[in-house]
Amino acid sequence: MTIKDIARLSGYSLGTVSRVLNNHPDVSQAARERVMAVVQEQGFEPNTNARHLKLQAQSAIAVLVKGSQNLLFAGILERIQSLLQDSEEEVYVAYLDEDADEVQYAVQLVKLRRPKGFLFLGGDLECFRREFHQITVPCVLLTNDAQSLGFGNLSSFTTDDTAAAGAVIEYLYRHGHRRIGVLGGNLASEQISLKRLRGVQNTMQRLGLPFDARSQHVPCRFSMAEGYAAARRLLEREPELTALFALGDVIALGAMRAIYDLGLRVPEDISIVGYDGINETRFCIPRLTTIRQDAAQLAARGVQTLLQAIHYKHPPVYETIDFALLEHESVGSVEPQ
Amino acid sequence: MTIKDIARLSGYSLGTVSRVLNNHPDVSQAARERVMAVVQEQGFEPNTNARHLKLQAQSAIAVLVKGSQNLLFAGILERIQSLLQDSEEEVYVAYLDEDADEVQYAVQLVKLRRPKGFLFLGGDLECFRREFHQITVPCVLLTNDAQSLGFGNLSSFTTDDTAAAGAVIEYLYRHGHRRIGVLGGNLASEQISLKRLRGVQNTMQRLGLPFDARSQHVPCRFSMAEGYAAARRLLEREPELTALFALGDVIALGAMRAIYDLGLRVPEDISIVGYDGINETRFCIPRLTTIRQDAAQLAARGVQTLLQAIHYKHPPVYETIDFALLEHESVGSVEPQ
DNA sequence: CTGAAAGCGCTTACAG
DNA sequence: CTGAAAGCGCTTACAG
Repeated sequence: MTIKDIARLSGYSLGTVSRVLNNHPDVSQAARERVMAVVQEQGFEPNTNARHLKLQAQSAIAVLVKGSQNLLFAGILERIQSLLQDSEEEVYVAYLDEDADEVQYAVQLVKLRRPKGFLFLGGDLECFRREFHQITVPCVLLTNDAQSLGFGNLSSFTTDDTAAAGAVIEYLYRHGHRRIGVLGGNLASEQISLKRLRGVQNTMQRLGLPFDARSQHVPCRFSMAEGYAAARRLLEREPELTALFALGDVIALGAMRAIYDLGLRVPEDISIVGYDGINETRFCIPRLTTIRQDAAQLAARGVQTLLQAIHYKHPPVYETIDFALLEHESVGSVEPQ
Repeated sequence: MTIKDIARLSGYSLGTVSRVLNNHPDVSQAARERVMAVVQEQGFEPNTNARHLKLQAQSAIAVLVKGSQNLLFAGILERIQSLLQDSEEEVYVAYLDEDADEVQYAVQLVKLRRPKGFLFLGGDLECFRREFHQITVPCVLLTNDAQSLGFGNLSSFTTDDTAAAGAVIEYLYRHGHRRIGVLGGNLASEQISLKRLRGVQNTMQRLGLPFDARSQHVPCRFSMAEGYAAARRLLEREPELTALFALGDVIALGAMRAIYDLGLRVPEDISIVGYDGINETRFCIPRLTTIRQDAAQLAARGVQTLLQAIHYKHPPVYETIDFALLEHESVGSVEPQ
C-alpha cells in the first residue's frame, strides 16, 4: 500500500494525495475528503524512509541517558517521553555508561540516524569541549551547565549544584555537625559531581571547617553497591565523622545500609544527606533528607526549548532550576565540640 | 557527501562503490582498497533512509517496556542494550504505562518504523490474543508465557510465576504464618500478576489455609506509593495478618514503610516477601526476602532467540527461567495457632 | 569485474 | 486547485 494506490483508489493524482497528507492549503475540500476517506479505509501509513529521504529530513529526537541505574534520570526520561509523545515527535533513547563519552556517541548517531536534536541527561563538559563542534543540530543538556562552553546550538538546564551542596553543608552545620564526610563522584572528569564537591569545599572553608578531601571524601559511582562500600571504607577509616553527604541518593541508600551493618543508627549516630530527591527517599527508613532536583521542570523546560530550537532558530538559553532541601528524618542534631 | 561523491573521488562508478560498501564478493581488490580509502578519508556514512527505502528494509529492534518505574525491567533493559550493541543492532526503546496496550502500540510502530523485531518487557496476554495477528516480524515476550497463544512468530521466556508465588506461600507457612495478605496486581487484565495470584490461591488451598481474596488481597500498581497505600489499607482492615506477600519488590518497599508508620516492625510484627529480586532488596533495612527473577538470563535468551528468528526462520520457543527464593531478613517465625 | 539504468515511495516547484 | 515530472541516495539485476 503506497501513495500510488491511494491515488488510483481515490481518482486523484499522486501529487494531490501527497498534498492532502501534508495538509497543504491548496487542495479542494472535495479532494481532501475523498483522499482521507480512502486513507482511513485502507489504514494507509506513508513510508517514513521515503519521506525522510525526500525531505532530507532528520528523524527522531535522541535522548542520551548517562547511567541506566540513575533513578533521577529515569524520572526525567519518563516525563520527556510523555511530552514528546504529545508533540508527536519520535524518540530514540540510548543508555550509556556513567563514565562513557556521550558526545562521541552522539557524533556517531548523527551519521547513522540524523536525529533532529539531542537531549543529554547528564554530561561531562570535557567531552563537549572536545567534540561537540561536530554536532550542528539543536541540543539541550540537562543537569549540567553549558554556558561556559559557548556553543550556539547547546542550551542547558541545571540545578545550581555548587549552591545546593553548600546548602547541605550549612544545614548540617546548623545541626551541630563539624566532621562531615563526603561520598561519591568522580574527580577525574568534569562531571556534575565536581561542582557539588566544590560547593562542599567552599562552604566548609567559609564556615571555618577543615576539609581534607583525601581523608574525608571517598569517590564512587552512582549505585547502591558502591555507596555501600564507600561508606564502610570511610566510616572505618574516620570513625569521628558525625555526618555524611552522599552526592547521589542511590549512594546514600547504600550508605545507610552500611551504617546499619556497622552497628550504627541513622540519625542517632550518623546523619546522612542525599542528592536528587528520587522517590525512594520518601519510603526508606528513616526517610532520607536530600536535595530535590525538579525533574518535572527540567524535563518540561528541556523539551520545550529543544522543540523551539528545532522549529525556529533561537540563541541558546542557560537556566538554573530551583532546588529544595527536603528535610526528612536522616539528620539529627549534635552538640558541636 | 553521497555515494556519488565517493564514486567521483575514487574514479569508480556508483555501482562499484555500493558493492564495496555492501561487501559484495564480485569486486576487484584494487577497487575495494581505493574506494575504502576514499570512504575513510571523507568519513562517509551512507544515508540510512535511502538504503532502507531501496531495500524495503526494516530498521531497528524495538523494545517495549511496560512501566517506566519497573526496576526489574530497567535491569533487563540494560543488559538487552548491551547485548544488542555488541551485535550492532539498532535499538528503539519505548516506555509504556503499566496498563497500556503494548500490542496496539507495536502495530502502530510497525507502520511507522518497520522494526525488524520486537522485545516485549512485560505483556498482557489479552492484548496479544486480540491484536498480535497483525504483527508478522519475529517477537519475544519476556516475563510472561506466550505458549497458550500459539503464534508462530512469538517466543517467550518467563519465570514460572505460579510456582514462585506458591513457593513464597509455602515458605511463609513453614515459618508458621497462617494469615497472609497479598498486595498488588491488577485482576482486570491477564497480566503476570494474575498468575502469581493463582499460585497463591492454589497453594493456600493445598495447605488448607482459608483465603478470601476480597478481604486478604489489595490490588495496586507497581510503585512504592501505591504499595504504601495498599499495605496501610490492608493492615488497618485486617490487623490479624502476620505476613504480607507483595507481588513486586517496589510494592514491598512501600509496604515496609507503611508497616513502620503503623508502629509495627519487620519482621517481628509483620513478615513480608517481595517479588523480582531488584537491587534495592539487598540494601533496604531489613533486607527484603524475595523471589529473584534471573534478569541476565531473561535478557540473554531473549536477545539470542530474537536475533536467530530474524536471521533464520525458527519455530517459536517457550522457556521457563529458574527463579530463586532469596532468604533475607524480612521474614520471621511465628507460633502457628 | 564493472558501468549504466531502473526504481524504492515520497514531496514539491513548475505549468496550466 | 491539480497533474506530470524530477529527484532525494541508495541497491541490484542486466549487459558486457
